[in-house]
Amino acid sequence: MNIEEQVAIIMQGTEYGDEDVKKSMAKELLERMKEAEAEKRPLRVYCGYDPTSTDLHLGHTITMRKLRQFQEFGHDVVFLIGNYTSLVGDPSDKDKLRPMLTPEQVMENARTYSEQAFRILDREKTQVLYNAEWLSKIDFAELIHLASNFTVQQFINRDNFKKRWENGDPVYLHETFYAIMQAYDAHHLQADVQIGGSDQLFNIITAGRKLMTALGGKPNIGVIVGILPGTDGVVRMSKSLGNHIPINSDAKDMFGKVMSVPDMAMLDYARLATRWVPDEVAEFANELESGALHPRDAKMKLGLEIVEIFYGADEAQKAKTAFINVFQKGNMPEKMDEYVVKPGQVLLDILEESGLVKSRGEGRRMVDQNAVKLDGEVLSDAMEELPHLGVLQVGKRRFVRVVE
RNA sequence: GGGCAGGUACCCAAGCGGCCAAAGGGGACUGACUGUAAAUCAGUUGUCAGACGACUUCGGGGGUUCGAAUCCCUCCCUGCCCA
Repeated sequence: MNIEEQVAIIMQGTEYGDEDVKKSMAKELLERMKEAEAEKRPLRVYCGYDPTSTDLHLGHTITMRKLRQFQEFGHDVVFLIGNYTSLVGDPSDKDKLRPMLTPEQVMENARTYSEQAFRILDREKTQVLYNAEWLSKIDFAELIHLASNFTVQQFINRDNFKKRWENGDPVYLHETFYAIMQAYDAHHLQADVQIGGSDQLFNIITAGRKLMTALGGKPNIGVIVGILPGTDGVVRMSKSLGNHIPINSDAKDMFGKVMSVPDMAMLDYARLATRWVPDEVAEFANELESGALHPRDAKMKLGLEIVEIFYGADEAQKAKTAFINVFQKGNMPEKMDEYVVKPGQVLLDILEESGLVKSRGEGRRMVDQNAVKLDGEVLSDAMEELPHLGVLQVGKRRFVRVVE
């Protein structure tokens, strides 16, 4: 594959919010790749991840996929864990202050991060680093020097700060350190390329490039990818919003979650969360547009691909079959938790103790709403014992097999 | 340091002595319809209690009152203006 083709693959799904920036980054990337080839050195590519929670989700995998692509093209990849930056909390993707985490929380979260990441990245070719290693050593004099490269105006003009400013919400001084810290990471790593979501535009392009230049190096090239919407199809995927697809979910669950994504978000998923090359994505879009592919089947194709990335073709196929079986045909899932009834327990007790509902109040409500079924038959009295053993179901997707 | 405006359930936001478990919206959940999509319609959304009712909740603590989210004191937190 020639370098032009490589660049095309890398640039798929990128979003700079400005065509000129995109063009110039693509051009710079091309030049840098050629330069590296001439010098027979690999590029140094990195992406930082703040361990703000224990689960990585599909949204995180977009940048990982980019890292992976670079690995496949023979470049060096740093998987940077922002254990120091997350002490501040990146204000970029929120219109609110992010809670500061304690070092203990951060390390706890970081522990499983890289392991999950290797589902996508090539372990052999990945260097895992923690930015506390260098950031914790910066003293105040250095910070002053770093900060003197930026103006307050640059920061308050950022959308997220501006919005809060206008709403009368607090913007804390320490939040402005985040961009400086990230920029310093890029400098310290002598990165050729930095990958990030479009919320990272300021941190990577504005702050990073400026600081790297100011400190006498070459600026990194930003590969800015689009933001994957969550299962609600609108807002960015995030665990705290509850619209995420964890990469630790099992194959069936993952498939189901992809199916629950609204149609309008399908193309985003195709572009960002699959391994498809630009031509394949274009074909998918065409089939969808022309109606050659039923939206439901399109989404299944998407689900199949995404699950396959993490679990392989067999498991993906099984997940799809199970999905069709349970949800399309309305059958029971093959595997479910079991609950052992105790003598004298009425329906409400069982619902609560088996964890099908969160409180007895909710249990009553579910029964009132005809949401509780035993082997497909609606149960309407919460205070009766079960007429027989069987599969107890609440709503569409909560099942427990009641046994003795 | 001074003045002013605020802190209400998952989020936004009304309420400003009893009729407040607290309007409205969002979100979430359930049902109908479907492609476990979206949209739409109907309902639910503190805990316990088979319906009566009880209990906990309106930044923290203390007080006034028969009775407080609502009044008073105090502390903490935020924004704006002034210094």
